[in-house]
Amino acid sequence: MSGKPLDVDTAAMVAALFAALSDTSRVRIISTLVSGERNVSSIAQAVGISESAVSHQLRSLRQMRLVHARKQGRQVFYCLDDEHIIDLYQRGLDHVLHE
Amino acid sequence: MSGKPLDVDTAAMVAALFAALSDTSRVRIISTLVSGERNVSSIAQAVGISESAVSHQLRSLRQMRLVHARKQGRQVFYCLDDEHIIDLYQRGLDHVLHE
DNA sequence: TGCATATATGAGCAAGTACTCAGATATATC
DNA sequence: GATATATCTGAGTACTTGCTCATATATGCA
Repeated sequence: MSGKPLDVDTAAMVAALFAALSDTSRVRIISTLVSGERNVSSIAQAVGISESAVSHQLRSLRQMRLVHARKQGRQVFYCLDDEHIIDLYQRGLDHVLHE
Repeated sequence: MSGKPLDVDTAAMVAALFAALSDTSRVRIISTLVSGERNVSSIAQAVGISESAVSHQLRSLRQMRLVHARKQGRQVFYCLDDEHIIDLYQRGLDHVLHE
C-alpha cells in the first residue's frame, strides 16, 4: 500500500486553488492581467462579458487572494497578486498547447 | 489597453485542465497516485469514498488524459500519465502550504 | 447638493457536478 | 458452465456555480 492521500482539509484548499482557474471566463480574466493591472470595465470589455459578471468573478479571485484590488477614484484596478499564480496559469497553458 | 485575453477555446481547455484538479476527492485520488500506480479499490479505500465514486472520477481523469489505466486480470491499475500533472499538483500544494 | 460614472452586491435561475444505487461487463477460479 | 470478484456505467438527485437583472454604494464633477 503506497502513500496515504492528502488530508481532506489540505486537499480542499488545493482543490479551491485550482477551482479558481477552472472556469473559461476566469482564465480569460487572468490572462488579461498577466500583462499588467487593469480596471473592471476594461476587463469586461476585453473578455466580452458583463461588468457585473466580471465583478462577481473578481470577488472570488480576490477572496482566494489570486488578485489584488487597487482603488483609484471611481475605478478599481486589479492585478495578479502573486508570481505563483502566473506560473500556474502559464504551466496550465503550456500543457494544453503542447499536445 | 494591455494584452488581449486568451481566445475562448484555449481558455476553455486550460479551464478544463484545472477543473480536473478542482475537487477534493480528485485531488486526494491524485495524491495517492503520486507515489505510484494503484488499483481502484485500493484508491477507494485510501481516499475513503465508494469504489463507484472513484470509478466515476477516474473516468473523467482518464478522459482528460491525466491518468493512465493498465488492466491486469480483474484489476485496473491507474497511474499519473504525465510529469506535468505531478508538477502542477505539487505547485498547487506548495502554494496552499506556504501561506 | 444633485447627477453621472464605476463598481459591488443580492436574489433568482439554468446548467453543471459529485455522489448513490442498481445493474452491466469482464475476468479468474471452481 | 456457474460463481465470485473487480470495475464500469446510467439514471436519479442534492448541491454548486456562473450568469442576469435590479439595486446599492462610492466617487467625481457641475
